[in-house]
Amino acid sequence: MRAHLYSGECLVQIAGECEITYVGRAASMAEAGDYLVVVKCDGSLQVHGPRGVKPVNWQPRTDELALSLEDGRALLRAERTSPAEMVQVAFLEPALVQALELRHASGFVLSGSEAQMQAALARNPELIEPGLSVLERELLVGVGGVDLYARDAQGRFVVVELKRGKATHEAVHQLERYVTAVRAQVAAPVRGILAAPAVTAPARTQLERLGLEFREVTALPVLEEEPLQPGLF
Amino acid sequence: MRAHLYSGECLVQIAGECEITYVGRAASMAEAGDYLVVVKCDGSLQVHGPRGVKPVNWQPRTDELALSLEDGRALLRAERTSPAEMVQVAFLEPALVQALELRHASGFVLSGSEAQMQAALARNPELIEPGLSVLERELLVGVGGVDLYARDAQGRFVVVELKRGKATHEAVHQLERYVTAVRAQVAAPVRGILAAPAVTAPARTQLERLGLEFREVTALPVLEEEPLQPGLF
DNA sequence: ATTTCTATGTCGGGA
DNA sequence: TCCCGACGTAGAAAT
Repeated sequence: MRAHLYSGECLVQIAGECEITYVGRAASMAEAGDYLVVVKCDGSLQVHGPRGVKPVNWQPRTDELALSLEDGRALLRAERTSPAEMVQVAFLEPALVQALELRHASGFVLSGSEAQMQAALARNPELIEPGLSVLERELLVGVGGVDLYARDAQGRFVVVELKRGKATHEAVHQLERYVTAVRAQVAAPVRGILAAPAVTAPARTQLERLGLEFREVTALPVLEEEPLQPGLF
Repeated sequence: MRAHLYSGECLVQIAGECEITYVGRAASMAEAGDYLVVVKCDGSLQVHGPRGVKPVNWQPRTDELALSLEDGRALLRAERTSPAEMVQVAFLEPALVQALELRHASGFVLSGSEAQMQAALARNPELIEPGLSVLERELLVGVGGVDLYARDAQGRFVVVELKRGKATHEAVHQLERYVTAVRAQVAAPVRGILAAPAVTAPARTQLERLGLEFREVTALPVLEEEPLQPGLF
């Protein structure tokens, strides 16, 4: 088991009764209970309780992983520096210990991400508005980047902020920041457009108050074959 | 196995070669590879690859969980409505199938949360600034709530935004929103203080630009007994 | 059900 | 390394 833990080739699982302690960015203590502990070959550790996707305790990256015996109980300790954090699992009554080899983990494709949406709209800006032509993607302005920087049919500059899900007031704030930054640099009218499949009511109100615009763009979370024409997802 | 899946009393694991499809807020496809699939008794599902804490695919809540046979391959399908999402796992070569009973998952205590920090600072506001007295916690102002609403030694109103970790420009924005909202309601000077253990450089710049303040407050994520002296974590 | 906020968020990319 | 922003964020609390 120890060999498997350190080999870097296996996923190791231990299930059973344990106590878990965490100290780091916060601190936590789980009293004795049944948990499933998973240590992956990259050293990441997660301790799962009976409910939910989120582990009870975890360690995304370990700089040091140590398995020891103390008072006849197995102690698993996963530490990392930066931030300094430690998760320790004390096994009171391990019910199951096993190692799995997850050999080939192959191609994973996600479609419908904001990056893809951005690429698609950069190629088809008329989906946002007829006559729009894109000047820049990810234009750096102060802190953060403008998703799309464009010019409309009347030659006015347009800042487009993109959201793949329902846009909230945070998105409006982001758009406003960028529009302000751009206006400070160019002495010409600058429009701001929030492009998303939907927008929350407060966000819409705020948009109107700020003189910004909303355009509904429908993200297409569809798994398509590789298109003949390169591009388009 | 099917019985365990539907019994609602076990955590079911299946490891082996599979293909995973997800369609919902986005869409994804994982080619055949080795994965560990975990279905908890609350219906949550997660598919783990060889690396990282985060699953490759997941479903936090399932309204419908179906196990079927198709072309001689087992198909596990987890669906939920609102948002409409579906994860489907096709098992090509299951290497391991097992059910675990995670009986008692007992007391879990986390310390160092923002809520605790807020409670501690509400009891000891002088940790933020001498002469400060707290008027309200979680004061509702428009949308969202002011962490601490206080009055300083000179009688000025103070809006305090709290962060348990390093404060970013988002925290500054939040503070700014609240200060603006409060200023719109009271016709008196209103100060804004961002209280956190640290602040990023851009956030500090932005604070100064907006005439807001930063106070270092050190969170102590230590598991302690209930202190005799009330207050101070 | 919708909106907002916290989180030990995690993760990846860029300066 | 720090900083920033996206994420199918998840999950909880309040409306």
